[in-house]
Amino acid sequence: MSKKRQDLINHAERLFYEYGFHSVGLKRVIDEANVALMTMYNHFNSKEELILAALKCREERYFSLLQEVVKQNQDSKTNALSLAEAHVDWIRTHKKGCMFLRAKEEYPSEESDINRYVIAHKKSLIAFLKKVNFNHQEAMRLALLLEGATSLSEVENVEEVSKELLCLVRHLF
Amino acid sequence: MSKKRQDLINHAERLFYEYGFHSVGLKRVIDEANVALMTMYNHFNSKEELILAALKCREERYFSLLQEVVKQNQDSKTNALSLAEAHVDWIRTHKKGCMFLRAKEEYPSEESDINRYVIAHKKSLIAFLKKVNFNHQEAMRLALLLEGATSLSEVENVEEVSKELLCLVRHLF
DNA sequence: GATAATATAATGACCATTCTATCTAAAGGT
DNA sequence: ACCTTTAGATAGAATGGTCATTATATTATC
Repeated sequence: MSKKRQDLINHAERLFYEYGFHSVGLKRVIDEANVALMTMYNHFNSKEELILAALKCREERYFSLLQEVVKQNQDSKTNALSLAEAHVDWIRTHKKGCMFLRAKEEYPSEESDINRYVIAHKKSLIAFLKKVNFNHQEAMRLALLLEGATSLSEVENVEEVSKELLCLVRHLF
Repeated sequence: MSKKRQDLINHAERLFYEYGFHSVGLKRVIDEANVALMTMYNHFNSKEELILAALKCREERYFSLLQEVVKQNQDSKTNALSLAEAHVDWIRTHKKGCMFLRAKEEYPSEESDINRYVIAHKKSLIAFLKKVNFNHQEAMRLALLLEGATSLSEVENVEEVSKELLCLVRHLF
């Protein structure tokens, strides 16, 4: 993969998450990535495609984080706790909510590729949880707790929120 | 209060929630509210002030909803369940996340009045819960569950999410 | 006659996207 | 080593649109 392309994706992911998708212009992205405008349009056909690439990149990183901590042949409680701890590690450095939901909110049209991608991403998360021993209700329950921790960390102390999340998972699984 | 002013606030709240703050221009708001541009600037000094007024209006409606269902001298479990049910009623018609967090995400500068208002709003929610018998940990816990239900309802069936929320509250309080 | 609301247009800034033309650098063949 | 081809990257400007905000001047309404 081209270095310029990866630079664009990395800076796009950072800037869009920090300031929002409509607030950040392409000029800002290419300036911080040290890439010419035409180079960007050489790699991506539009701003929306760049956003999609940034989301894809983020999705891989997040799912890798979760994948690493789940072990086969482990009871539900242990896996749930490991996943919650991994998620806590994630939100410690990502206190501005879920980038995927934010993308869906800024591109609410059901025709939008971005909107569709976000829905697929969340379905993937549920599917991943089901592949790791959880039944449907447990998967939804854990997803609800993780999303709640993500949102609450936007306004409350993230360490306190994390402790509460882990406490909840211990009680419930 | 002026009818035109209230029309502006109502349509602003609806449009900003549906499509996002930066995506919706003032032209769209005043057209749908049937108000002239200068009338809008007569009532509000800027777009950000209109947004603040819309958030204030929404906050009052949401807190009224919660206020109505909590009764004094009731045990924690009953109050927690009533609040969760009230919140479920809310998200049934508001499946695009928390408008306050979305505002904070689109106006991330800590100098922004909008950002400050959202933080104050969430502090108010916690404070409200504490005034209704909940200790600090219970308030944080309930807030986490409510935020989780709000987020998850953006991508999963809201009735299913609601059932799970109520189930969780029954287990935990 | 005062107050509120209107329509219209101007301002200046920013936006995504496209076009043009130049430049660099590596690759391949002789 | 030298030349040529090719692809990728560059700068800069143009297009056409939208945006928030301000100014001006006119119309209702009470």
